[in-house]
Amino acid sequence: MEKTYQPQKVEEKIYKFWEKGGYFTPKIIRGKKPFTIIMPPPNANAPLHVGHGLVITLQDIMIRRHRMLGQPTLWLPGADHAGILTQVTFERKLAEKNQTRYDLGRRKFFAEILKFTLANKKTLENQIRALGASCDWTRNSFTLDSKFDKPIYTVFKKLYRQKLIYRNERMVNWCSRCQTALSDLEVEHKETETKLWYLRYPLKTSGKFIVVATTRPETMLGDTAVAVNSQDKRFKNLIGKTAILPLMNREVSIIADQVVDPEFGTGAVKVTPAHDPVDFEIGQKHKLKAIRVIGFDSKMTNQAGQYVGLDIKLARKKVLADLEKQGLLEKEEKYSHSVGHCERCQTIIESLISLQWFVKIEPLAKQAIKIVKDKKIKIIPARFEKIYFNWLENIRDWCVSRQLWWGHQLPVWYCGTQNLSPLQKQMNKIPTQNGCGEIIVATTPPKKCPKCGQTNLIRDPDTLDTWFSSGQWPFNTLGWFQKSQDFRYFYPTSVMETGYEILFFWVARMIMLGFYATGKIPFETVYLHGMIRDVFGQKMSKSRPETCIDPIKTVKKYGADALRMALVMGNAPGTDSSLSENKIKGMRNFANKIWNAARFILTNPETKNQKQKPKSVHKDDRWIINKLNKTIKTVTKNIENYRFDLAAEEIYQFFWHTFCDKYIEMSKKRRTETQPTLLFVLAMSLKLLHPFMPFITEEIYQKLPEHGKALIIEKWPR
RNA sequence: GGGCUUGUAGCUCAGUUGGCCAGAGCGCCCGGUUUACAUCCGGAAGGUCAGAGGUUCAAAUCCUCUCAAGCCCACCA
Repeated sequence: MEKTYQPQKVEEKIYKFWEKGGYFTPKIIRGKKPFTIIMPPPNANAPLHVGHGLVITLQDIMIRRHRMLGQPTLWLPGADHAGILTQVTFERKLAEKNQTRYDLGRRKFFAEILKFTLANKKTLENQIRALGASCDWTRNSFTLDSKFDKPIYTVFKKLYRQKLIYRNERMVNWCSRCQTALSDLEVEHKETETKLWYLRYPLKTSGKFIVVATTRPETMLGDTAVAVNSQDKRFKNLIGKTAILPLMNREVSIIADQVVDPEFGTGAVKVTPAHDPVDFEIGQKHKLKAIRVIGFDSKMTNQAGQYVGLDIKLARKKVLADLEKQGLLEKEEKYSHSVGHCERCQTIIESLISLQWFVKIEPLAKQAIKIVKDKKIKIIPARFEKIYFNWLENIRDWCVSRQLWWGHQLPVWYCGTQNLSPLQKQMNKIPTQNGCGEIIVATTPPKKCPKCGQTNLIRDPDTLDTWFSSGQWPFNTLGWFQKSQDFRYFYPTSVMETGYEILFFWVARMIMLGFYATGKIPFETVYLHGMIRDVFGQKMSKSRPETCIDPIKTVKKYGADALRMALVMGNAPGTDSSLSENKIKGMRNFANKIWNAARFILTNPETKNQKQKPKSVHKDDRWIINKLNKTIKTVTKNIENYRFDLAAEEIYQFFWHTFCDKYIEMSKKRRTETQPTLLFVLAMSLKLLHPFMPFITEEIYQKLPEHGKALIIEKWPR
């Protein structure tokens, strides 16, 4: 044995040994309860970051331990096409060449992203291997595998038939950069310093004004009312009167509505039903016209009169200047409020009216609440249950259509183009075509219109929100639709281990869609981990390479075992933790410690060929065995309680400071006599350590004088 | 506006239902070429447990308030 442990010489060899041995593929044994984790598929648009390292580590700990308990254990790997994120990533690459998706056209654009994604996916898979993940590659899946199309469309169709999916013209979040609608979750609200402008709207009958306060003066061009609170005495006799909208010279009526807060601004609010969610609802209630003055390109439309073609910022400047000229700008105040930004590209979100597909979410949400309330699914740490309930209780319908090209196209066909929105026609260059107007939702392309027989049907060009399909990941990867043996045996899965930041995006949707589609919960336990931060407690970012830890470089330098141990130590469930190179070094030293303890025990010439059972009569021997047993208990308990951090710490302490520092030192005086105990404690320690540090433990295990086929399938100590 | 989390040694964190002089790793300082390991060993220093008040025989741990840091949700014109 070498003087120091060299993971570079060991890890690849050991991984091949496991993979060749078929240890990652479970044998289905009827009557035996399996343990299953579906790996959250990493996004196939970039290499792994250190957060993935944590995912792999935590899941592999659970998986390896359950395998050692003798359960049929499945860990199913995969990769995610990651809809909007990948499209944005790829569009940035195109932008470097001064190209847009429209230059390539839909078909070519899709093909190019697919090429890019599949290449990345290959890299990802090798990186997952490098981290030691004992996942079953024979079941490896990709979200865009064609075998998933039909199941996903089947769920869509079922929802549509039960009126849980509908198409409507509503206010949506619009990203003018991505050129798509977004769900509420995809909008990031950021506190922004801006101004509150007070605008005077002249009254029709008197020479007076009604003053409204706004952060979006340019939208005034689309105002169709002024609203006040019905209880507000100041405006009592103005309700029902008419004001003249400046610049546009349009008559707008003064209406009363409870949503208006008399305390805010002047107590009077301009109403722009086409460009503000609250105003949209006021507009619906009061049957106001919605005049669209801002287009999908975030430029003023021809409804904006002389301001047509200006972008929002410029229009704002000009509107304010023009109002000022007419003495209609009363004042401006500094004001700070939160403004929505696109989660993926940080563009400011516009609220626009658009024809989109929505999931009627309330019935699904209620079921999802019940499941957790009834303890059918347990969320760890428990405090996230509250957060989960709160979100589901206040949920609004989910916009699932995207005007993207990368993803699952909607399984919807139209007879005639009259069903397409002008936007859809324009974006996809679809020529006008007549038809009877039938809407067909089908899992495979229909040959003809069932109503009028027309054969030339037009498919809805939109794609599904990526989370609509990934919400179906647990049951689709197991072959629910094909009624496969895997599905019958491994579903519901055991644990869903993922980051708390996707509790709403993903976990809640998996629970809703999983139960809706299969009638069963998708998993029994949700374990949420926190974010890995750098030494300064900042989010790691490639823009700060000094503190940003690349998992793969780290594996090459210090070994996967060291990285895994550094990631799991001090990482409490649901809590952010920090990682530094120093910590990894410390764990590399620990690996070396294990190596050298083994070297001491296994290469002693005095004890060669000696075969003895441990007698444990000497007090030192009894002492270490006693300590070992305590450690086994604590480590087991902590793993069962999902406190992998404490389990790791326990075994670290035991091995280094109890076994090495104390017992091995004591044993030197009675070297021959202690050999059986040394071997025994070493072997047991390797088993306890294996889920955390699989490579070095397997390597040493193979050097033990007596050993089974592989440590990976050894029995967990009791 | 609603909610959540965190605040313990220079740094990263343990401290599970309140109970042994408050712990570990890293760092720092002192001493060690003990043939498993200098990626090591032995030893030392270092804390008003954010602050204030309360409950208790007993509080880092429970309650109230304050301060600080961070996060999430929300139709804050």
